[in-house]
Amino acid sequence: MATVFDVAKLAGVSIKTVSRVVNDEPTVKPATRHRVQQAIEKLDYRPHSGARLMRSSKSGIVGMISDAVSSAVEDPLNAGLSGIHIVRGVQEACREAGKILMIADEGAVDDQAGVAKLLRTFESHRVEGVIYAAPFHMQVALPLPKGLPLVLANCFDGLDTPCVLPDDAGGQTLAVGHLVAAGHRKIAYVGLGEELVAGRLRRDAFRCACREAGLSETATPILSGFDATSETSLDDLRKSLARLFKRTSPPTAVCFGNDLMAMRGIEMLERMGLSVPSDVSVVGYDNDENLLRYLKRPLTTVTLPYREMGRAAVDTLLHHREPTDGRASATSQLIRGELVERSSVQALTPQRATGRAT
Amino acid sequence: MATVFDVAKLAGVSIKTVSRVVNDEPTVKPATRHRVQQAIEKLDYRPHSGARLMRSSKSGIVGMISDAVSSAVEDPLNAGLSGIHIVRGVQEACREAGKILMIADEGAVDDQAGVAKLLRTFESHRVEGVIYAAPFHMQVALPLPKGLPLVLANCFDGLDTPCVLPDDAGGQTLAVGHLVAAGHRKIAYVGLGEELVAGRLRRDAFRCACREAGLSETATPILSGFDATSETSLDDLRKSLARLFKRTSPPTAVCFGNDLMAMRGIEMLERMGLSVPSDVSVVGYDNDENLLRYLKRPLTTVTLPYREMGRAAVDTLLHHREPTDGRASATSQLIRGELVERSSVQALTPQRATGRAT
DNA sequence: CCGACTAATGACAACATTGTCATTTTTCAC
DNA sequence: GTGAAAAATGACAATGTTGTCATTAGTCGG
Repeated sequence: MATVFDVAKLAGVSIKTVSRVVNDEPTVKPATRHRVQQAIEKLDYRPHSGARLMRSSKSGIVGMISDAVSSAVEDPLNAGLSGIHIVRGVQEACREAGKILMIADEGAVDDQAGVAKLLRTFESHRVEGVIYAAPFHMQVALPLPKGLPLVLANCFDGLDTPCVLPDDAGGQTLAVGHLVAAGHRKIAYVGLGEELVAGRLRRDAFRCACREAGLSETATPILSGFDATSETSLDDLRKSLARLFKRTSPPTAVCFGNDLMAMRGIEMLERMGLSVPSDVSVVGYDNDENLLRYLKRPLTTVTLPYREMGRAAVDTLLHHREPTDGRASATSQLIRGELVERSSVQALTPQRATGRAT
Repeated sequence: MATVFDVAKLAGVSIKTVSRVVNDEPTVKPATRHRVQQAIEKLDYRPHSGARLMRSSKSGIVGMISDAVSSAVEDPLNAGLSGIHIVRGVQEACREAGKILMIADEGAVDDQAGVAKLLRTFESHRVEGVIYAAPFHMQVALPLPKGLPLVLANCFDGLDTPCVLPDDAGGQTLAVGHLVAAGHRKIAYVGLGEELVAGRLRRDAFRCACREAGLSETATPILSGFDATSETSLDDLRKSLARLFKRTSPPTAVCFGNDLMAMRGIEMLERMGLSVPSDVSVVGYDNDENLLRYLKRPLTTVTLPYREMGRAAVDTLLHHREPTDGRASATSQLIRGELVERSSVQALTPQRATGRAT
């Protein structure tokens, strides 16, 4: 393949001038520039990124560790497309910043040794930074790269590693606010497992938002610990819902832990003779479009801002203020999802709000 | 960051010996090797891939152009996850071959100038080859890279560029064979648009397979040109199906052009009072798991071997026999999908096969 | 038309590694 | 213990680019 020397000879200039043309430096006469470009064209010259990297030590490459693709293929039911959306956000932001993205998808993102190996590869390629994306909001324990900026997306490590997280609390507050604004005073919460970060955050935010809205704890019962992908857990859910709606004063709305659970829950409610939203309003969480497109009744829900998180992660990585100030800066960045109003929530008229015959 | 010189000094050897240890060359005394490894460890040395590339001109990188991620996010309904599966196959094969994968997802894979630019970037990085993956079986017109092997996946260019394609004809033949084996003698084909490569191939294969099974053309009516994502086309489909099943001797089975159309078609058939599979057997195509998981009646279908295509593309790329023989070799490689038997096909008992009251 | 300044270009080193070939060390049969 | 062969190691060039600094060409006010 042609080199600067070949181009220089053909264009009748020095190699340095070729370099200048290639790098768009201003101090080249238009005529010279044109001659060099012609030569480049004719010789199909491509700058050698390796040689380039040696001098400038700016690779223009961003590394990313994610199991998005592998889990979308291997485990489509559970994993969903969250990771894909994060990857997309990262791609977009990299493109806008003129960076090349190198994705390492080894399937096993939770394997310390595996991640360490990937980081070593990235270090060899002198990437400008690494983004590590988790499939759902979680705490991770990663081997930290030595001389390489690392940003976590959808996860945190409890240390000072910068991270970008979904604002689960803010989102849940939005959901409660929406129901309260619609006149609901008796709202149940049917949540995820307590072992999930998102489960805990959303439940706490629900409780807090209800208290701030002046709703009593008895009017806002909290059921949690369900897993909508487990049959036994769904049985529990069915029983719990039945008990809940046999109360003398049943809730007029339910916040579900996520869209899948909302979908299952709605099926159960309808089988109990309740219709959504005329008898019960329902709000989900995640805005899992892939799931929602198959629902007959469009679900009001809160988005999980995966794409934005990906973008924010790149932004943090590339414009990261160097930790020169010494003190621990706010390394954790929350991205707020938004409420998507569809038709599973009905505004309560005053008399309906008072109570409803069983 | 540490270099070979630093490591050599610390270990008390020459830089060449360090290089030997790093590259796992056999002619290093175990004791020496150990000392060098200690030094590498202590200094956190990472070989500089750029410098390496300059000498060896083996980058170990494979480039891929695909809009899989962007279209999974931007257009999940139409695009589906086909591209993701191809990417996954490519990832797997690269990993097994010890290659690093660099994915360029610019969204606009059908833009000549855009692709040319991506190829230039890949050339700069001295990738060992490029895989171009299309979202569905189609013909493409790409700018050909000069000194770079290119393999097309899920598409072809009509020139000699090696490509890996789904065996649509073979798959459709499998589907017909399955129905015939189940005793069906009157099989309708409801196909995709004729402008689609897959549409033409599958339709022709259907016709051919029916003829070979000894079924008359009147017993195997072919309706095609439908698009299951268009409302107006779905109306046409509804009318066509109604006409088809008003015949005095209606089909006992239907081959649909893809799973989505099968899904829509089944809804229509059921609304016409026919049940699947007791009144009509149905076979789809694609094995779109993402779609099929929401179906009540598991659909018998033919897989589109995306993942295998990705793997095959890498294989072709890396082990490509150089075109030294001169003559045009078989550059097109068909990957056969398999029939997935679920419960939308019912074997016909002899008396049922004869005819069915309207 | 001159000097002083600026714009344009070039010569050469440096970057971190591996390939080539030379040199040193070790092994082993006698 | 010796010599020859084999194993281990090292010296040095070469790779393709950009940064530094020097040099040449061009511009402009007087």
